[in-house]
Amino acid sequence: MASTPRADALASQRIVAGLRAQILAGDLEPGARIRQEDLAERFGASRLPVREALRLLEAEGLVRLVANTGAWVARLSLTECTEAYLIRERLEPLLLAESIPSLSEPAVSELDRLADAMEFADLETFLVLDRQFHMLSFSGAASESLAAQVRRLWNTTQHYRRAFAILVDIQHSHLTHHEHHLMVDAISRRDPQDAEALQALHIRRTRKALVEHPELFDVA
Amino acid sequence: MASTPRADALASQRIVAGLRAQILAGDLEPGARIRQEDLAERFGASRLPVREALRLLEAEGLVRLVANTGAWVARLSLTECTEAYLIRERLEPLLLAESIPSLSEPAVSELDRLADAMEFADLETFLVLDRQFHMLSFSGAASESLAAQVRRLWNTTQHYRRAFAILVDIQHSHLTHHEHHLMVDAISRRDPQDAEALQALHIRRTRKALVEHPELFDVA
DNA sequence: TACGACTCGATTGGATCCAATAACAAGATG
DNA sequence: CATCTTGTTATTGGATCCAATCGAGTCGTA
Repeated sequence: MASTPRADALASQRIVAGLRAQILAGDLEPGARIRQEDLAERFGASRLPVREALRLLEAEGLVRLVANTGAWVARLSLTECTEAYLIRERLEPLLLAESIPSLSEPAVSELDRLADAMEFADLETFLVLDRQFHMLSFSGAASESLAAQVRRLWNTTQHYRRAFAILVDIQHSHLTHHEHHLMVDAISRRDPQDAEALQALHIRRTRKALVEHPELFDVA
Repeated sequence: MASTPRADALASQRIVAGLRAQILAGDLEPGARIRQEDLAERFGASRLPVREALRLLEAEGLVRLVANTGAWVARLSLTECTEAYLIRERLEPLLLAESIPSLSEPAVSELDRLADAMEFADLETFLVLDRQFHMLSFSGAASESLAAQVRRLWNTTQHYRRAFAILVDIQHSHLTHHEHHLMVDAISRRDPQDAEALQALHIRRTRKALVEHPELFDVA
């Protein structure tokens, strides 16, 4: 069997995945310098696939490249982050509405469980569960490119979402959990309209809160 | 002056721009094979920047890559094209609304002129003017990543928009021109709500018409 | 002392060469 | 005669080497 052309057979794909994971995990903060040779050594490859990987991650918005100079983990301004949230506010309701009719009952139960679990999780666990919750809620949608675009937006804003979560002690801010529970209800009732409205509200409220903390975007 | 790190100083960027232009112009149709060596020779470079360029264009959605096998101009299914239009239906109204307050009066006049000119243009000219019209209507917006995303969506669907325009003889279908004139009116009145509604209508109507012609997506 | 030019080092960009993979075709065998 | 196998060839993926560019540090001068 097999012979499915494994994507990670290509060195550049392995490096893209690895570096992306490091950035999302917070090991590499925005502004951190990335040297091609370091990456090459770390992944046991030459600099050639590293260069391709960096170009790809730049297209994803996770890396900033300057010709003949170098690469850095991408930094977002408050304006750019707000822009990402405005886009999410339009796209995620669409994706959720498409997903709802196809979500299995077990999936809905799992959403309910995740919404509960998030209330008593520590910060890093909360961030993981929150992402799981929303991605699972989208998982019924067949629109692959829309889903990919939404994932990209989550990725590019990941660092600032973490910083914001720490700042406002988000696990203990009840509003977020209220919204999650209401979304589970709308989804379990298979009501795309309510779900869309809640999803938009969820993102919009966070965006407005974010604007109240411009210090998150100060360069260190 | 200068010293602005010219993007096209990099060979890969030159190749990306050149190949993209060829695909958008229709010189290369979806499904056409792309050989690295041909491109390298055509652009007077080695295969190395060609490979990077192909990876980038794959990220843009214009090229389809298969590991160890080759590259083809990306082909869209009716479903994928519909998906692109659904995304545009959400994003372009947002972009237009942001743009409107910043559009200069001369720009609005130019929009009016373009809407007129389109009515008496041949097909290829229509396609060019139509793109100019909409991009100009977005030009007041500062959201660069949103604008880039919209441009990507236009690019990936370009071939099918041309094929559709030929099929329905779009220069002579009055509905399109009516919508354009109504949009110019809403913009000149600086009415973001009406403009958003019209922009969404414009895209939605085209999407529904597209579904009536699945033969556009048959593999030759 | 402060500013500017210059040199040196480090890092990236590009070209050539080699290895690996996959498609294609011819031949053998049931 | 069809089908599977095998060998050949063309094309892509990767590594090493060389050139170009940018940044930092130093020296000189106003």
